[in-house]
Amino acid sequence: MQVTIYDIAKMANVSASTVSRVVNNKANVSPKTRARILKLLAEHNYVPNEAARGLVTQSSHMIGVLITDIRTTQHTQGVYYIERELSGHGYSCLIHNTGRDEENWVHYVQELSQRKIEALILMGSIYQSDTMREAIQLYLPNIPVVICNGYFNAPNAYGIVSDEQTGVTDCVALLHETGCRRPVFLMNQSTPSNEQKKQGFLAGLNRFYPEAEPIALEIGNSHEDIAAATRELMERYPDIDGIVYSEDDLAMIGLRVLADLGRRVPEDVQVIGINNSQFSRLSIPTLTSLDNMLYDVSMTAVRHIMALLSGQRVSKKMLICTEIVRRDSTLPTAP
Amino acid sequence: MQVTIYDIAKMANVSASTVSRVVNNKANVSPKTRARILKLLAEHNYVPNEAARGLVTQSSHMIGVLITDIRTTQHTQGVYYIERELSGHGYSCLIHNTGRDEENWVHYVQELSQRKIEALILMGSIYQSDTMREAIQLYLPNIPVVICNGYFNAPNAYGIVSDEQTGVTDCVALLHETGCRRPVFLMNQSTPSNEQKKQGFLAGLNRFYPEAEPIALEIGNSHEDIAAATRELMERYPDIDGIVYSEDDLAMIGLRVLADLGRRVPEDVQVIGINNSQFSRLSIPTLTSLDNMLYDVSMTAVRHIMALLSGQRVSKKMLICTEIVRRDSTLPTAP
DNA sequence: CTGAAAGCGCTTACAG
DNA sequence: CTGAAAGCGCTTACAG
Repeated sequence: MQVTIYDIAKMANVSASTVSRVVNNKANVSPKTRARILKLLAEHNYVPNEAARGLVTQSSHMIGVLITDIRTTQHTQGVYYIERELSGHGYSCLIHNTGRDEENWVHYVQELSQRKIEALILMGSIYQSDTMREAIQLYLPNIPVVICNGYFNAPNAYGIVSDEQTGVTDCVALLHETGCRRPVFLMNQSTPSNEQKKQGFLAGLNRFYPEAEPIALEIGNSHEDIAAATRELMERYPDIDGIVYSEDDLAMIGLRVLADLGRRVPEDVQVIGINNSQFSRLSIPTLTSLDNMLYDVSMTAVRHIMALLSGQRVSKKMLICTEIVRRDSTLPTAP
Repeated sequence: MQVTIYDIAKMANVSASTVSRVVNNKANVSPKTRARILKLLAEHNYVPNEAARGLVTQSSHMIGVLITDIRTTQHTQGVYYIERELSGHGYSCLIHNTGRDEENWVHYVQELSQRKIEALILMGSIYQSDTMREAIQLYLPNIPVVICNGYFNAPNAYGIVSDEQTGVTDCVALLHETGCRRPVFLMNQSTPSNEQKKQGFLAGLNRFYPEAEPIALEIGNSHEDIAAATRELMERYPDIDGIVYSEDDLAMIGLRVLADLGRRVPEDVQVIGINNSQFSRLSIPTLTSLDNMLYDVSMTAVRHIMALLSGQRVSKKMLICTEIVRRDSTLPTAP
C-alpha cells in the first residue's frame, strides 16, 4: 500500500541500505545516486514509518502528557506551550485526560509505557500521590518524569513547583495593608496545591490577624456549589470584607454572586483570585490575582526534559516565586 | 532492558508464539501453560511494545488531532471530549497546535503520516482550505479525515458543520423582536465559520432592517484590538443599540468596554455572543449567546470515525442546528 | 495444543 | 561508495 524503502531501492537499482542513508541524510553515498534516490523519494511521496524506525533505534520521539482535565483554565495554557515547544524539538505529545480518580491513572501510565514514550509530564499537583509514584516505578522507571506544580520522591522524578504558599500569605498581607478587617479563603477541591494555598492563608492570618477566627473552606467544584457557598458565607458572616479564592474561575463566580447580593467590590468586599488568567482582565471589576507563573513552570518542564534527554543533570525540585497583579477588585494601599 | 516476549518464553520453556497467544488472550493454549505464563507476565510487569505490534498488524491505534490553538475556548472543550471518547475506544490522540499559518500545516500532516495515524480530526473551519486538502491528498489519502465545523471535497473527507449562518440570522430576528433599531456584527479573524456568521447577519439585516446601513467588521484578535474597535464604533455611531460578536470571548470584552463607556446593557445596547461558553453565565450581565452545538459536532466526529474505522458508511457532510440561549444581555420580547 | 519460520519497515555494523 | 545480513519486538499462517 504505502511505498517503502525497498520499493524505492528496487526502482533505483540500489540496496535498501543506500536508500536509508539518503533518507537519513548520511554520508557515503555518491552524489549521483543520492540525487537519483532523492528524486524518486519525492516523486513517490515517500514517508518513513516511524514505528519501524523507532523499533530499531529504540526511540519513539513521543512524550506523554497527563492532565486531569484539559479544560481547566490554568492547565490549557500549560499544555499549549508544552506541545508547541516539544513539537519544535521534533517530539510529539500523547495527551490524556485522566480525570481525578486515582484508580484510572495506572491504566494511562501503562498505555504510555506500551507506546515507549521517552519522557512524561504530569500537569498538576494532584499527581503528587503514592498511586502515581507507584505506577511510575512499576511501568516507567527509566524515563524522566516531570511534575508541573508537584513533586514526589522517585529516582527519575523531577518537580517544578510554584510557591503558592508564600504567594497567598502575601495576598493576606495585601488585604491587611488595604484595610480589610476579616479575610476568608475559599477553595474548590483539596489538591496538594490548594492545601498549600490554604496553609499560606492560615500563616497570613496568624501573622496579620492573630485574633481572627480562621475561615478556610472547601466549597466544591461546580458553578452552583461555588455560588451557593459564597452566598451562604456572606449571609452568615456579613462582616466579611475580603475573599481569597483558590482560582480566578471561582473568583469570577464570586464576583457575580457579590453583585447579585448588592455588595460592592472592592468597597464592601475585596476579592483576590489565583492564576492571573486572561479572565482576570475581563471581569467587572477587573480581578486582582496571584500570578503563580504557570507559564514559567511549563517552560521549565520542557527545558528539563530536553536537558535530561540529552544526558544533562537538572535539579530534582525547583521553586518558582509568585507575584500579585493588582487590579480593581482590591483597594489601593493607604498612603 | 525491557522484558520481551522472548524473555518470558525462555523462562516458561515455551515458544514466543505461545506467549503471544496468552498476551493477546487467544485460544489454543492449555490452561496450565496459560496460567504459568500469565504469572510470569505479571511478575515481570510485561508490557507489549505497541510499535512492534503495530508494525505487523498494520495499525497504530493512534488518531491525529489538528487545531490552530488549543487555548481557544470553543476548541478546548472539543478536544477534551474527543480525547476522552477516543481513549475509551482504545485509541490515543496525537494533538498538535498548528497555528493559523497555512505554510506550517503540511509539516504536521506529514508528521502524522509518519506515525501512521488511523484517522485525522481537523478542529475548526479554518482547515477548510486548499492547502489542507492538498496536504491530505498527498500524505493521508487513505484514512478518514473528519473536519469539525468545516468541509472540503476529498474522497476521504467528512464534514460536520454547525449551521451558524441561520443561527446568526435568528440572532438578528431576536434583536428585531426586542426593539433593537440598529444592530451591528463584529468578528475577529476571517475564517470560513466567521464568514458564514457574517452572511447570516447580512441576511438578517436584509430581512428585518432592509434600509439599514450594514455594518459588519473584522476587528482583529487581540484583547486591545477588540476593545478599541468596540469603543471607536460606539463613538462613531452612538445610535448603535445591538451588537452580535462572533464569539463569547469578544462579547465579554465588549461588555467591559460598554460598562466603561457608561452604556447600560441591555437597556442601551443589547449584546449577543456565540458559542454559549461557560463564561456566558459569568459575565455581568450574563450573556445571551448562540449555542453552535460544538459538543455535538465533536461527538459526531468521534462517532463518524469509529464507524468509518469499522467499515461503515457515514454521510459526507452534516449540518447541525444552532439555538439561542437567552440571558440578561438582551431584552425580553415585547408581549 | 505447540513451535519454527517468515515478515512488518526500518537501521546499523561489517565486509568488500 | 555499496550491499548482504542481522536484528528491533511482535504476530500469523502453517505444519505437526
